[in-house]
Amino acid sequence: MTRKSDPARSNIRDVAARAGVSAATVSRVLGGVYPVSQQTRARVVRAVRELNYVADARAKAIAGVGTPTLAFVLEDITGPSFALMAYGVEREAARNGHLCLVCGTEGDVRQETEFVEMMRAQRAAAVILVGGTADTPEYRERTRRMADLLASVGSRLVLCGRPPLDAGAPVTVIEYDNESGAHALVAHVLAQGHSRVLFLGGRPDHTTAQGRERGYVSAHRARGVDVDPDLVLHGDFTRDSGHRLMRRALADGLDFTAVVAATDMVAAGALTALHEAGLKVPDDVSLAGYDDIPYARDLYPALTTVHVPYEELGRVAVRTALGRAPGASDEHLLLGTHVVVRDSVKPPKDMR
Amino acid sequence: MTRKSDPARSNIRDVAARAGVSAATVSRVLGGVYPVSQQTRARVVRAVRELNYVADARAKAIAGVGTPTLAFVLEDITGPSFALMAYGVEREAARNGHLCLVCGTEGDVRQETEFVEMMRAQRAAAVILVGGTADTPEYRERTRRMADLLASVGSRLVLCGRPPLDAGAPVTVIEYDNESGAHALVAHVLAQGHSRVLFLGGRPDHTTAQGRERGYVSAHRARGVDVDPDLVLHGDFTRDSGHRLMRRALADGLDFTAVVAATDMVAAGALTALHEAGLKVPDDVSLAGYDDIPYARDLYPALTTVHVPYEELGRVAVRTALGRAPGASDEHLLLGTHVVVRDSVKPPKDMR
DNA sequence: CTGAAAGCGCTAACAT
DNA sequence: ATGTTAGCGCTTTCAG
Repeated sequence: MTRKSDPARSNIRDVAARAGVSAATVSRVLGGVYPVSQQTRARVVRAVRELNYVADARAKAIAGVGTPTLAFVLEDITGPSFALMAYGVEREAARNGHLCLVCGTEGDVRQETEFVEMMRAQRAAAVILVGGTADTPEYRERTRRMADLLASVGSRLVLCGRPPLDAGAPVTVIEYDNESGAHALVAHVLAQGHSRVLFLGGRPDHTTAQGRERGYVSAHRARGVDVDPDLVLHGDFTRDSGHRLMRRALADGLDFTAVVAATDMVAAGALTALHEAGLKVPDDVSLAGYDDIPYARDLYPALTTVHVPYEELGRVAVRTALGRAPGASDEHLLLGTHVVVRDSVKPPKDMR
Repeated sequence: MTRKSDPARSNIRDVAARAGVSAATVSRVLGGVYPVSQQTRARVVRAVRELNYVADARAKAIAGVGTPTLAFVLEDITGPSFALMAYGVEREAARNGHLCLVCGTEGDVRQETEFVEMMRAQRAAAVILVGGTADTPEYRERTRRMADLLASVGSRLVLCGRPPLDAGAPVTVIEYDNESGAHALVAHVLAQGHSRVLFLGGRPDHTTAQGRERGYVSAHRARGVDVDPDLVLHGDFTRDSGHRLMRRALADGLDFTAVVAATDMVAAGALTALHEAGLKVPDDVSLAGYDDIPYARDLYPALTTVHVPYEELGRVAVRTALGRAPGASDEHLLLGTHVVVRDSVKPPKDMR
C-alpha cells in the first residue's frame, strides 16, 4: 500500500488540483515574482486559503530554498549573561530571517558533541558555542574536529568567549577582554586606597577565570603592590560559590579591606555572606563584581562592576558568522569592556 | 546543466559509490537494525567515516524519519522567569530527542503570528507560547486561529501562563495560580499586622497582573480589611516600573507600612527606591515580591515572595504537548505556588 | 503563461 | 542480504 499522507495535511498537489493548475504553477505564485496571470494567481491564492496551505519548510530546504537555521549551544540558559547573549543571538538571527535553535549542554562534553553533530545534520548555517572552558589539548582537538566537520557541510563554528584554536581552523572566535577588564576594575579598587583585596575566582583551569585573575594580578603589579597568594580563592562562577568562599574567608580571619569577585553572581553570594556576618558594604568592606548583569544595580549597595556587552556579543557572533564564507579560515574579534562605578567600592576605613 | 551539488557535501550516493553498494544499503546500516552482513557494514561504515558523512536531517524529515522539533515563543528570554521556563522546555525537549527552536517576539503580535506560521511550515511538533497578555476578543480569535492552523498540520499549540481559549479549541493551557499565590502572600503580610499595604501592580489588562491583583483584594476581604483604592498602583512587570511607582508613592506621601510587588523585578526596583529614600526594609516598611526568581534571595534583605515553578512549567508544557494527540481538544492544567518567607516582611513598627 | 518531468537527499516497499 | 524502484513535498529546468 502506498503511504497515503494524512488527509488533513494538504500538499502542493492538493492545492494545484483544487485550483485546477499544475503544482509548478502553485509553486510559482507562492514563490512570488515569477510571471503568472491574474486569473490563475487568484485561483491559486484562493485554493491556498481554503486549504490553509503552507509549504513544508523542510521540503523547501532540500530543494534549496529553505529558511536557514542557526544554532546556539550553551551550558545553561538560566545564567543572566548567557541569557543576554541568547537574546542577542536570537534577535539578530530573526533580523536576518534565520531560525534559532538552542541547546543546553549542562557543561557536558558528550552532549555538546552530540548537539553539534545534530546541527551538522540539520545543515545549520552556523553553530555558536559559548562559555569559557579549560584550554586543554583535548579541547583544541575536539573543537578543531567539530569546526572541520561543520565546515565540510558548509556550516561554520563560532566560538564565543571560548579559547581560540590553532591557526588555520575554520572558526570565528569572539572574545571579550577579561584581562583588561579585570585590570581596570582592580586598578580602580587599588586607587581607592585598598591594598589587601580578596579575589573570589573561578575554576583555575577555566580560561575566563584565568583572564580575570591575570587582570587582578597585573593591576597589582602595575601599582607596585604585592599580591598575597592567600588572598586569591578559587571556586566557580555561581552565587553559591561566592557565598561559600566569602564565609570561609571570614571564618579564616583573612585580612582584607576589599573583595573583587570573578562574576556578579559570585559577588551576590559574597554580599549575602557579608551581610550575614554583620559587615557593611562599602563601609566595612568594599565589593566589586564582573559582568554587569541587570541585577547588579539592584543589589544593595549597587554593585561596582565591569560591563561586558553580552547582547552585542551575541549579535556580533551571528553577524560575522553569516558574513563569512563557510570554509574561511580563522578570524578573531576582541570586544572591549569598561568598569561601571556604583556604590559598593569606597576607600578603606583608615583612609577616610 | 544539472545542478551538481557542492563536491564538499557528500550525500548518501557518494557513500554508496565509495563503499561499492547501493544507497539503500547505506541507509540500512545507518538506520541501525536492518540485517546487513558484517562485510558490507564494515565497508559502509568506513566510507561514511572517510567522507565525514551525516545524513541530511531535512531530507530524512520529509521522508518521515526526522528529528522532531519544538518551538518556544516568548517575549524576551532575558527575563529571569522566562529564562527558567526556557531552560525547562529545552531540557525536556532534549530528553525526548526533540530540537528546540526559540523565538522572541518583543511582545509584538505581528512577530508572534509570523513565527507561529513559520513553525507551522517547519511542521514543529508543538508550539509553546508563554507570557500573560490582555484577554481580549481579538486575542482569543487570533489565538484560536493559530491553534486551528497548527492542528491542521498535526502540530499543537500550548499556552503557558496565557489566558485560555473558548472550549473546544485544540490547545493545551498550563497556568500557575496567580490569584491564590497572591492571596496567600498578602494574607501572610496582613497576618503580620499590616493593614495598609501598597500594591505595585502590572498592566491593568494583563491577565497575570489581574490574577495577582485579585489575590491581593481577596486576601483583604478574607481578613475583613478594606482595600484603599489609592494603594493599588499600575505599571508593568519591569524593575524600572517598580522603581518609578515606589518613588511616586513616596513622593505622594501615601500611607502604608508594607508593599507587595506584582513581580520580584518590580520589588527589586521598589527596594532600590526605598533605599534611596533612606527607608529600611523591613524595619521601616515591609516588602514582598512574586515569582521567586533566583536573585530574590540575594536582595538585601532577602525577599519574601511566592515561588512559581517556572522550570517545571516548561517541562510540563513539553510533556503534555508531546503526550497529546494533535487534534485533541482543550486541556487545562493549573500549577500550584507557595509563599517563601524570607527576611523582607516583618510586623509593622507599632506592633513590635 | 503554463505543464511535464527531473531532481534535491533520503527511506521503505518490493523484488531477488 | 542486497539492489531497484517508488515515493516524501517542493523547485526548477525544459518545452510549448
